[in-house]
Order: sequence, then structure tokens, then C-alpha cells
Amino acid sequence: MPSDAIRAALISRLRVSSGISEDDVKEIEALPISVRQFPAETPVVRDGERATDCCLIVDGFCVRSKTISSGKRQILSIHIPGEIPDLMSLFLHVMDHDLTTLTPCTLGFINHETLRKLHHRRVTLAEMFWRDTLIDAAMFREWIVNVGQRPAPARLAHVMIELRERLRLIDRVDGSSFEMPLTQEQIGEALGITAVHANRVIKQLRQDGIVEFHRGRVTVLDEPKLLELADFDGRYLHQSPTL
DNA sequence: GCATTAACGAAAT
DNA sequence: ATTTCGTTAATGC
Repeated sequence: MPSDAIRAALISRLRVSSGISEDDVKEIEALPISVRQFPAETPVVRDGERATDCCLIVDGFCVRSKTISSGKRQILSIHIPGEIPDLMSLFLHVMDHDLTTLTPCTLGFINHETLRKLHHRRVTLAEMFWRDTLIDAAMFREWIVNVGQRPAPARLAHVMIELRERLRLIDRVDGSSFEMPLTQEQIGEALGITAVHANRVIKQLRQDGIVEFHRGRVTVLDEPKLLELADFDGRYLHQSPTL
């Protein structure tokens, strides 16, 4: 895979959400990144491990999750190409959750030391990574509200719209449909409901003519209804650079 | 392995 | 009283 393709999604994200300068684009293009392939459903970094690199998703989908002693797993966030889900490990070295692939993934590892040097060399890039982790925190706040307060159909609708709005930044939305490669079991783990109930919720959205969900792909049939159901206000994603 | 549905009961609204 | 949800179990893919 050519070097520019490895960085393309990251750069296009930073371009639209942070207004990156051309000098900083060159810095990222020059970053040493070691690329590895991962199969689906494979841990990248585990809870309790000490991380030495940050992981850029070049291609594929990942999730962050925590598993409690009973064995139940809570999915905390879904991650897409161009994101660095474990950026915080640069300062919080011991992982406090798992990072796992959902689909087969191409992952790029950036050494902590080189990333730290980059921070010192380019303050504007450091600020962009700051901003990125703050948005990450904002997304967690929204996720808590979603799982803690919304009824199950709204939870699903909200996760779907958020994922779509993030996929849009990297040009991965195809008209009214986009990828959401989770099984119903995993949707349950993300929403805090059982797989059986996840199935009922999906069925209801289908019957109400709001979305179709089939083999990891969402097709929106009724956008206004979906927005209303999800109670979605995308401000927390902070997708345009500072007003 | 994954999706779907029924049946039942408990809990929430 | 009705809706939402978990559990169990069965069925089909």
C-alpha cells in the first residue's frame, strides 16, 4: 500500500475538522508508520497492557470496549479509518480498556517517541491531537447519555447517525447507505441490551420504514423520522474548526 | 457462526 | 394497563 493511501483518511479528517496547514500535512506524510494486517475480531491492545505505539486505522472498523468480571462486554465506541483510537496511550501508557478489530483491518503503528517529538516540533499539530482527544471525550459523553437515558430504538438510531456523520468526513457514505459492520450481538453490547432485543429494535425500525439493516450495511429510508427518533444534535462532534 | 421469532414473566412507564 | 426488556429455546440460514 502506498504511503499516501495510508495517511489519506487521517489527513482528510484533519483537513475538514481542524483545517490543517500544508506544512503539517507534509509532517504527517513524513511520519514513519509501520503497517500490519489484522484479522476480524482480534485484539489490538488489551486492557492492562502497556502501549508503545499509537494505532492509526488505515482500513477497517475497530471497537473499544471493557469487559466486566461476569464476562459481559460493553462496547464504548466504534472507530473508522483515519482515526487513532488509542491516542491517549501516548500519555496514559497502561491501557484501561480493549481495542479490538471488528472487520479485517489495516493498522498503522506510530511509535510514541516519534509522536512525542512531532508534538514538540509542531505545536499546531499538537493542538490538533489535543482537539481530537477532546472530541473523543465529547463522544463518550454522548454515548453515556445515549445508553443511560434514551429508549432502545433511539439508541440505535443515534449510533447509526453518529457513525454516518463521521464516515462522511472520509467520504465513506454512499448516498443513503453506509457500512456498520456489527453483528446483532455487538449492537446489543454497544446499546446495553441483549442480542434478542437488538433484533426486535432493528425489526421495529425496519417495519416503521426508517432504516434497513442488512449484513453490516445501513440504508436510511426516512431521514426526518430517523433524526427525530435519534434526537440527534451533531454539535458534540465538533466537525467544523472553531467558531 | 448469525438472525429470527415465540413464549413467558418481570419491570418500567 | 401497556410497553419494554431479559431469558430460554427453537428454527432456519
